[in-house]
Amino acid sequence: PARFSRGPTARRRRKRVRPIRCPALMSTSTTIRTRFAPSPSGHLHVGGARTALFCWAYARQHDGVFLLRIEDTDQKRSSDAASMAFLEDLKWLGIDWDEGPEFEGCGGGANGPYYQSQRLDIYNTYLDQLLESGHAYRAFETPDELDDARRTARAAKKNYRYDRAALELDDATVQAYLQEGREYVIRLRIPDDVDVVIDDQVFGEVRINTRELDDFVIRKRDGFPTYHFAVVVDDALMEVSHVIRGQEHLINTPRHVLIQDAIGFDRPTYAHLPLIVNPDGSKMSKRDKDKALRKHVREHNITSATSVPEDRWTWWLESKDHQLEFEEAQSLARELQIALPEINVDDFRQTGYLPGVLINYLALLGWSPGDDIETFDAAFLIERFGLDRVNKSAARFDRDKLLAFSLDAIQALGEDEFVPAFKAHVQAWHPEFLDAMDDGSFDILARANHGRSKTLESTVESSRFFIAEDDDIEYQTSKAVRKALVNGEPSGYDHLENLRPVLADLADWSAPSIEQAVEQYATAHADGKLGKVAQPLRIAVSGGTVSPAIFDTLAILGQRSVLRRIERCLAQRESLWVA
RNA sequence: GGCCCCAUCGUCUAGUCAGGUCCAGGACGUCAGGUUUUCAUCCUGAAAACAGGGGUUCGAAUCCCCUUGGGGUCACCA
Repeated sequence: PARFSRGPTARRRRKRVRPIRCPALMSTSTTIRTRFAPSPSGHLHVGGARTALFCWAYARQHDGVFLLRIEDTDQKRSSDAASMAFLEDLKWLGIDWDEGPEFEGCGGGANGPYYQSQRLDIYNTYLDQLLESGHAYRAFETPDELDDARRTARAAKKNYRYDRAALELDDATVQAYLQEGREYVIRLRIPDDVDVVIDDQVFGEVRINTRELDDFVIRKRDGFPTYHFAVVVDDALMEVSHVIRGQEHLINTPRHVLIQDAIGFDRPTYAHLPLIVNPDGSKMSKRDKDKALRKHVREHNITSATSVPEDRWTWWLESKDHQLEFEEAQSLARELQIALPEINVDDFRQTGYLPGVLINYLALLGWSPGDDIETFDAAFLIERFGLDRVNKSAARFDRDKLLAFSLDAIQALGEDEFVPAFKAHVQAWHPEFLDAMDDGSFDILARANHGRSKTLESTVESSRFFIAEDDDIEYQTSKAVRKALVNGEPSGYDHLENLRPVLADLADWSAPSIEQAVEQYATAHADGKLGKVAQPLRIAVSGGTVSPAIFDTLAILGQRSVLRRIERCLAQRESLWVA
């Protein structure tokens, strides 16, 4: 059967060129300006981190500007838990910003202020203009009234839309209400029955009819603008050319376009990013930590905790909407000895992931370079990133794959890079290691773990026995331990008995020297089988069957501790196996 | 429920826009071997997907329609 070849040139790797659809971009060579606009609610979560990463990479690729804006128009939220910890997180990831809040050499800029709460005058100017032109109007319904209306609609299985009652109010009535001091919101008057067409760089053309929308609120009764209004005004004034954000905003975009049209702003180019979800497909959010805690508490019938005051505890259990504060959750998790799911960038930092690993993995969630390259750095991302290669479907966050990336990255590090990185992590989160160990031992510990570390933190955890008191080592009684210690003739215990004086007489306590002595012993007394003596030694000093290479392990521990632990292990020879 | 969006191995994805190079490629995970003083690493190999149904076409993972499934959103939160 004939195949229709189009010749070798036509078969060349296809070019991914998409027509530029935004008219504004065709006319001039405006600089690319992207922005990341978080609300100040603590640490950056991975979804936000990826959005920031893509915005940043896109701006850097085009020698454009990446700016940061703080969306703090919710007075309730901003007042109690306002935290700018995400600035730290961005920095740690290596994401810098040209304009925005000033922090460690980043920020500043001529388009500020970059806090929305400081831009109220600006919003009010446009609000007045809209009121004046009839594009917006005051509405006096109370939140309770609206809630009732919504409930009624819901009960009747109808979709609620604001009924525009306030639009019917004549000027005199409005003036009278204002005189009385009635509180009001401002709503945008949207056009009837028109299709709003969004030309999204990722999702393509999205069309929504204004019948599906209603006259939404653009200024709240507290005088603050709603998100929709502030975002549009700021993006326009800050000359943002590309709005790159999460998919949850795709459906908001028609509202934004309507505001732009009412004021007369140009449209930026829009690109919405697919969601990042949990392995089970549920939305990945900060609430997952709370959920994990609740689940544990319920399953184990825990009725109180010392780390959470009783009134807080009761309040927390009252409703799923009552969330523990970040610190409370952390300390409760510590108390209950459960690991909270990593959600925030800072969680991954604490777990000992390298920032480059997180960047690399996150970049692959919803985007790929198109060939089989999976391991890359930020420079590669900046070079290759493109909105046209962003996927449309939600991506599940797979910790196993992240872990594999982490292992690869750690292995790829030179020892002269790994040791200081590990040391910095230990210093930050587990300084007790540095107190308990001299520099030489710590250095051997780091090197001995280099090739087998999945994360910096996992290495710390598996290294606990190194800094334990000699007399605190607990010996496991698993099958594997029994086999290594008890079985055989001579048994592991016998070998330990014989090896103790050999090690005690060793003048040079270094790994090679220990190795020589033990190997000599193994050749003479264990048919040259190192495993016969290495395992008992390992158990004697660590309590279990897992450790770094045995000679490194012994060298790190030091002669005195090793001898002491062997003695203790032998002392328990009879008592340990009574059962 | 209305509206909007999405759909390739268990997972992340390549391939889809310009149909034939695809009995579908890579990675993680899984399984089976091997190396190793333990664990891990490392090496080799295997199983594993075009959601279903209709079209269009000489030819469909790729284009169209329907169904199904999943997600987003319906606040004076952002």
